[in-house]
Amino acid sequence: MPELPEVETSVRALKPFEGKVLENISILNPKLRWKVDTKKISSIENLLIENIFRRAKCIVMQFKNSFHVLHLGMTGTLRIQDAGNNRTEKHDHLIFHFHDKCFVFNDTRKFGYFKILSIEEYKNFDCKLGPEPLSKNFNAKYLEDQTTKSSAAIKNLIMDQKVVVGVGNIYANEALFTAKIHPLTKGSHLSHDERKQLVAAIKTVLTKAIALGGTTLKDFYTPEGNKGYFKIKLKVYGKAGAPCPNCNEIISKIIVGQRASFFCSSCQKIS
DNA sequence: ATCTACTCCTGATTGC
DNA sequence: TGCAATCAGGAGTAGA
Repeated sequence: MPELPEVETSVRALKPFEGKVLENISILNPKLRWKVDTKKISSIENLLIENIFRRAKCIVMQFKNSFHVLHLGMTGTLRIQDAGNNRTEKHDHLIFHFHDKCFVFNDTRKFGYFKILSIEEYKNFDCKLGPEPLSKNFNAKYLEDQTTKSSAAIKNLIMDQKVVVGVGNIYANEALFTAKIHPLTKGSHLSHDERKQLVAAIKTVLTKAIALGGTTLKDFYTPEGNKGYFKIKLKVYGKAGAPCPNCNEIISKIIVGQRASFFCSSCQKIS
């Protein structure tokens, strides 16, 4: 399931398309999380991609007067093909055509979306999102401002894209384990040290996952068709009943904010 | 204002 | 064996 590292991996694979001309986009199925604007998309013709980058969990293509925003949802993947290759697969929804290549957006569960935004609309979209976790704007002081008065569980807070972007369920679990913080700890109950450790843990976990090409559970492959290798490094996610890698206590599973949460009841005490 | 619960979707897995 | 119920979860939204 694409979280920040998976999206980052996808963006890196798309970098060769920078400076190329997007000739047009085929719509195989407009019914994604939000119905794609077929009229707007069909009006596109030969636009030069100036920049491709990641913002939160979105792949953003920047053009002279617009931004294309693609969210992979939970099961979205991209597949790069030669232009002459007309092969399609089940759940292919959009095809971005270039002179000699194309890339295909495939999303089984249709939780992803694709939007074309004006510069103004993009600014508005961007400013509603929290800071990038790997930027220096995401630090202990910032996290303190965001959590010190909150009664919500810290796990819900770090998964809130207004607080910090890109941290989904897998990495939230891993980061809390690394920082030795119980997922149900209220934001206001965190100590100064815990906030510091949590910020550091989020950065470390995400950086390592990016280096390994993301996490492949069932769904994620890079656009070149490779698996992400972070899964073998997961310490608690999906490991209920297994021994804690630190202390051998059995890993517990609870539901926090409707999401499966894994932790070690010995290493991660509520404070 | 803040927080929680529900909702969309499909396929794999589990249960009877 | 086969069909049905359950689970997975990003993030918008409705409701508390």
